[in-house]
Amino acid sequence: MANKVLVTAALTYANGPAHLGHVLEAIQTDVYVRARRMMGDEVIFMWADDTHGTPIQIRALREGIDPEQLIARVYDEHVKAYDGFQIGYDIFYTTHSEENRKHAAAIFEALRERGDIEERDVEQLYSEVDQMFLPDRMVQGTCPVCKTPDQDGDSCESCGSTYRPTELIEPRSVISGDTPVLRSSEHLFVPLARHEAFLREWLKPVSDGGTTILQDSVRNFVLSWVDGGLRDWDISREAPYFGIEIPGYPGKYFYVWFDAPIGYIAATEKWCELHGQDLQDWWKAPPGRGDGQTEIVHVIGKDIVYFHCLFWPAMLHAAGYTVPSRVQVHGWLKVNGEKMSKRRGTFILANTYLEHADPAYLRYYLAARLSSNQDDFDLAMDDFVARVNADLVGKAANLASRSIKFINSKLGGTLGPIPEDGVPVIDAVREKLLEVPDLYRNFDSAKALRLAMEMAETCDAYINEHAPWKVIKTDPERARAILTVGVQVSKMVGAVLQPVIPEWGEKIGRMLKLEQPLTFANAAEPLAEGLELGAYETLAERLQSATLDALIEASKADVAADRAVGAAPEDAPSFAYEVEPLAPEVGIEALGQIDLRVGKIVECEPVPKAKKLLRLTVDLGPLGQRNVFSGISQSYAPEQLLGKHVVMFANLKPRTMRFGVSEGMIMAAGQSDDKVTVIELDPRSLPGDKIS
RNA sequence: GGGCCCAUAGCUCAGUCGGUUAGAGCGGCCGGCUCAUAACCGGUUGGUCCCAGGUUCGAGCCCUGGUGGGCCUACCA
Repeated sequence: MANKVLVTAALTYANGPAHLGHVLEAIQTDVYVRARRMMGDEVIFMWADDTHGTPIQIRALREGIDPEQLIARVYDEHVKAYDGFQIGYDIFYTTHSEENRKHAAAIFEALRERGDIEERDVEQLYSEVDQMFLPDRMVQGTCPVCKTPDQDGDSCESCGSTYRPTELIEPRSVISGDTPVLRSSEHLFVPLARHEAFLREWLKPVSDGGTTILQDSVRNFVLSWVDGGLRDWDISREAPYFGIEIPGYPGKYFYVWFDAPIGYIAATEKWCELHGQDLQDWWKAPPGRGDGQTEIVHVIGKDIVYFHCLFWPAMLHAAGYTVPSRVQVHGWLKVNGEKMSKRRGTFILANTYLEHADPAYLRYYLAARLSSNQDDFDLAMDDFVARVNADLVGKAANLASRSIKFINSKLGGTLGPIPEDGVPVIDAVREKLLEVPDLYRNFDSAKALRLAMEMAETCDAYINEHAPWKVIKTDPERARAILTVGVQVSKMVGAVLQPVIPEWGEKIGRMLKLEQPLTFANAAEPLAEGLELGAYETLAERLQSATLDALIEASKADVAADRAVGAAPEDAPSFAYEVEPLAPEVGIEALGQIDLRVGKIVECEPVPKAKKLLRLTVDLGPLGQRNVFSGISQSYAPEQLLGKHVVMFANLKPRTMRFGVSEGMIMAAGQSDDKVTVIELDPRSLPGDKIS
């Protein structure tokens, strides 16, 4: 009987587009799901957007739209990205749904009936102007420890210290700038310590009679929290809060982390409704890996272990739902050795990748390096190229290519028998294939793919040794037999690659006229002698490093565009000021009308009786000198500008002013007249040179 | 401040219970082959196993202390 397996990737937070960090997790999860299906397990992949909470409100506020509009737009972006990467989820749902409301209420009610909900007053900052309690992220002020201004309400990015928003010096509302006051309100708490016994049981390793599979480091980590004493968990937030209102407590909402994981259940319920399945079989069955049991597997990043290994199992247990059988934790994605960060420009969006490169490359590279550890993953672009080309193209694709093309072009396209000296090759490869399911089951795709490459290598050596391109001249049937080994092995290699590159398996299936989709079990079945092969289909083409260069460039542009909208990513500083909204979009031809040149300031003097003008003489090299009046005297003393290379708007129609004729403009940035900064160029630039 | 995890060849990683001379793939270099997508084959290069102590007949592995990186947490640890 098939094992029931419910797999989830972490819900994607709906305050922005998916980036390669999300993709890493999605691919790891998808490979696992596809591999387990190839083992014959009954697997569903339940996924959703996480749509509630303060960061969503802030983002919507910044963009000037409703949270509902934001999450609807982001939902479409996420689905497009994940579909593009061929993530084979069964449903991608949302926590902003009736199902989520229902199950959040049910779990809350169950906790309440057990006496696991406590009411307690909490003092918090309240803004009279905004008429709301301000969550940590909505307050800024001066750090009480190091006195750095403009820090968030929970921690200081300058000195790294954490504190409560009430400790901030000169706190103010991010929304209105209003100074909030202290006010107390009633919050709801779950005393987690009451679930300590259950949690210890849940955390028990399989080797010790437990049922939960956790990486050792994760288990130790979680146990250290339990040993340290479990704190009460504040699960309520005051209105206005974008989330689910708590039944029986008007004006109070579930903290986003209460209802977020419930999205796994909501997604399952929706999927059950669409597919005539019973939710009970999935979320009300005993946990485990046997008949009539359900194995729930969560794939998450190491930042959210706390929620998935403490609160979540406790909530499920208390409310009578199926608890997780496995939580698989991965590390962060880094790019070229740096932590992925918009500020450093190594932030690659999923959809940007898809515009430049085939998802198969990234799927392969990530899978080829992902194992069951939770180390950070460094996406080094040169290694990416080398690995894909050496393994995927040079080994796996090459074996199928040389075998199938040879038979098709020179031997009439039909297979022969497996020759006697090919049997040990097939046996050796099959033996490796037998190890593969367990490797995938343990999230060790790196080793599975290593084996696939060894399989191809073994067979390649066999073909080289027997040189069918020579043998064919004297004994074509012998050549056919040798290459039949290559085709047979390509089938087995294809099975190992299929979870990672689904279309690889499909192409192998068409070329070898397979009647059933490839599985680990049927991959070793011998191909019939006399089988007529289909036309060769290219399995993988070489990855060019220029492709990735273009991707990096495009990502830099993404960041700039995102900044311009004022849409701060999670790791970017919040803005304590406003800028003018962007002008309407124009085509590139608009730039052609404006002629910008390098100018060198050779003279600079104040203008008597003018409030903010300086008179400049700007040298444009071969184009001669220009007289320019510029309104920057409140920000610059004349001598500060002398000799600087600046950006000159050179074909601006001369304008007669009260003090003389101005023959152009120099470019400067700034919010007000006394905070202007002139755009300075590298002094190596040549006066008169065109800027484009 | 406390805690947990990680560190082995230029890169990605194996390394079992402590057991001989620390391995593989990729890359680099030299040579060969040509059916195959600059692919493939043979040879070769390459290591202070992060550092310093300790235990031991013997340490990449065990213990202590440190360094670097990642993460969590904080007047309680």
